[in-house]
Amino acid sequence: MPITVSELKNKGEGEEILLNGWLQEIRNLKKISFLVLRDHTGTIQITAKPDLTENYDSISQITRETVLSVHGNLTRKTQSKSGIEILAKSVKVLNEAKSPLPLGIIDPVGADIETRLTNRFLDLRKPEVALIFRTESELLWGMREFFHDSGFVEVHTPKIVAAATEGGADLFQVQYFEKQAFLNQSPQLYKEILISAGLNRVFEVGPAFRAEKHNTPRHLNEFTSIDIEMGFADHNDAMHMLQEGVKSGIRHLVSHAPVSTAPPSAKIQIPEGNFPRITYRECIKKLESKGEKVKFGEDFTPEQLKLIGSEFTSFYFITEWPSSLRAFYTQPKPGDEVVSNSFDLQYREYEITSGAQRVHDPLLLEERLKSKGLNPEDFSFYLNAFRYGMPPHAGWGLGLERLVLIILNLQNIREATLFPRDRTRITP
RNA sequence: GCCCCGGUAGUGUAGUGGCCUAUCAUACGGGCCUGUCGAGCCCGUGACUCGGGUCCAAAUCCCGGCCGGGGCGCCA
Repeated sequence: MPITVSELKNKGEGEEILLNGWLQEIRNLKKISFLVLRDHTGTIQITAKPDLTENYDSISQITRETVLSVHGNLTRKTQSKSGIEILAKSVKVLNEAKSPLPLGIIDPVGADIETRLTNRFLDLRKPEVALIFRTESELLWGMREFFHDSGFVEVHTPKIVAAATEGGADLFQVQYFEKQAFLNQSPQLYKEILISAGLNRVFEVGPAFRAEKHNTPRHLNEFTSIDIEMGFADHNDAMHMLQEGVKSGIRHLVSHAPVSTAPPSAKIQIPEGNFPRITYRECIKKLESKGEKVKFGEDFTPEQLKLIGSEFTSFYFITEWPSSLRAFYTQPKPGDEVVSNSFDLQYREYEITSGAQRVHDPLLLEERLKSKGLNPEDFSFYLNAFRYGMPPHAGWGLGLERLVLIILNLQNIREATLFPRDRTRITP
């Protein structure tokens, strides 16, 4: 039975070992060869000698990244730096790799992000790259567990839809037989319908599509959105769930550190206590004191968000955004309706999450649609759910790749996406 | 949608009109070497994104295409 590299530590001196993996590097001397074999758990040195290894002469011809099956004996009586190696009895080629490689796995030269993405299958063989996605998996697992334990139902809503979720343009059009359809930019409307349906608490992890022609290190045209919606709840309840959900995800990630010699997760701080909150108006005052000019009703520029973010060491909320800046379904703040019961979760200049208490009164909702220049008739499938008993509710949507980006301190969101869809890329 | 920048061996780079028969590293091929582990040493192969233009002369300047990176706007 083949074992993994990480399982070698449990094996004794001289034990027979069968290992499968990729040939990461090979050093040939005249009468001895050293092969470094890599699998998904790590690397190990294989030593081949003429009097020990079958077909010794053919070994020097094996190309890097060829898939091998190695049979031999473990030894710790070695000068190898790792203190452990396999003395090979046979080295079998399962599938040869072409040479030269379009992208080096361990070469001491860099590669452009473009080269890396075009050859993503090779790029992902680098343990530090694979680690990004192992990290994402653990983070998401922790969040899922938290929402499940908090009574949320995981749901899956349609991605091919008839109406623009938030009324804006910038949707991808889809020819749906005889009809015109779109790729959904957010599960927002469907989450709310499910609140009317009485599921009470729902969450969804799924793709969201934006046909915006941005070209930045923090935008994708297809990203993974974690969304929740809660019945009989307001924006404060939603913020609490967000804060605890993020903390649970990071806690799970740190305690289930993906296998690696030096996981960056070891350095990740689990946020403590409540995330600080600052209102939109307080942000304006803060910016004015730093010499910035901001008009009420304008969004902050990336430069301004950097200034605000520099005041916080970790996650923080910006609350009470102007109603004019938020989507039509956002509940205005009672008694101060120019602002809303809304919030963004921020980390430095990055917006991670956008959320709010939602409008639940169908008359107000129609009015808000109209005031945003939208036609309520286009939203009748949605408005109907509000006319027969819709609870007050709140929720949010979180960009998973952005959360991974800030947790691992990556420079480009494409790094946190296996196969990114950006302004120009639709392959691989 | 507006704006800026870039494209040189498999990979990453140097090179701003003649000194380019194009630099260096890495990778790749060959040679020496029973213990390498960023192996070392020697030899070798390998590139100016495409099309047009200017000029005695273009990797280098101009125009266009294609491809890419980034800023703004918008957003997760």
